[in-house]
Amino acid sequence: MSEEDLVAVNQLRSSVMRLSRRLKHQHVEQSLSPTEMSVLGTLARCGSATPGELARREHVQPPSMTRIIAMLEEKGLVRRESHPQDRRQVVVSMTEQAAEILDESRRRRNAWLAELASQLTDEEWAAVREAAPALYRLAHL
Amino acid sequence: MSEEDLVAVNQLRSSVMRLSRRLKHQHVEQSLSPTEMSVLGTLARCGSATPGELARREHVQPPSMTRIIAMLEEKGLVRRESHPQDRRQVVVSMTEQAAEILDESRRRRNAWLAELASQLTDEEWAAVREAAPALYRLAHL
DNA sequence: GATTTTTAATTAGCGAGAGTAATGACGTAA
DNA sequence: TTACGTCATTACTCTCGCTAATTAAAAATC
Repeated sequence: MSEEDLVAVNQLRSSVMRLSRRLKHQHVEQSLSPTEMSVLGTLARCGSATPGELARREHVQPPSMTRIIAMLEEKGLVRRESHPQDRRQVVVSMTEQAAEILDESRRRRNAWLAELASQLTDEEWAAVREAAPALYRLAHL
Repeated sequence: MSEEDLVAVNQLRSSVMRLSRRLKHQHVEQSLSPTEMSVLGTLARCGSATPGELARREHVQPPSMTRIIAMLEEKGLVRRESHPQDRRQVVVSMTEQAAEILDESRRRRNAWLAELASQLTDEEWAAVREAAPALYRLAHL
């Protein structure tokens, strides 16, 4: 890693932290906490999951996840079912209503970011657009 | 904005949100809450600020900010002084100790991100490095 | 097969950190 | 001087995370 690589890393970290803070304030669903939204996002990605899996992915303890799931179920946003092979486990999946909320949230945040990006020069935006797939992969490593 | 622009925006948003979550788990100072760290970061950027300004920037209510500042002062990380022209106000600035904590946090997160980025191909990393200044500007618009 | 250990989810209780309502001090305008 | 707005703070409440403990089920061991 060269010196200019390190500069780029620093700029990237700073940009990521700052942009995410600003994106977070583009509110959509006021009745859902950030963690609830995040859980729905995780469920959207992997279809269904057990409370333990969700707790690990969201970096919370299992009892906290139990409560979050209960709240989401109460709001009609997730379903809980027994695991087909293991009666200790529960399988959580999200409802169509939750999918709609996620779509709307995504749409709004994308619109905000697109508006922000329109203030870049053509060259700047071209570089960002060129790097987007690599950034996507970086985030999913 | 073309269709492929919108795809890039979506990838960028997703990457930013995901990377920031992961960066947040590279803990440094366990005795400081995320908001406390963020307040120190804000003070680092603008030198000093009133509680009201800090509350607005951090998107919390003034009483919450009063408490956060009190805790930071107790930990020796900020100083509170009367405003020179307005006796209603307080001016908050950070100590040298806080600056050291911020530096260490930044260093650790940069190291983590650099390690992650080393898993990209040369082409991918080149694109990200090329886009870093534009991303930085985007984040500060 | 019986027993022990491990795994998974849940309940109960606690505390940190956010919000709201109210208050007091200060500054400015009338 | 009075009225109003600004600023920070105090007091109280609530949300949402954690830990400790419990129960049920599955897996491992004897």
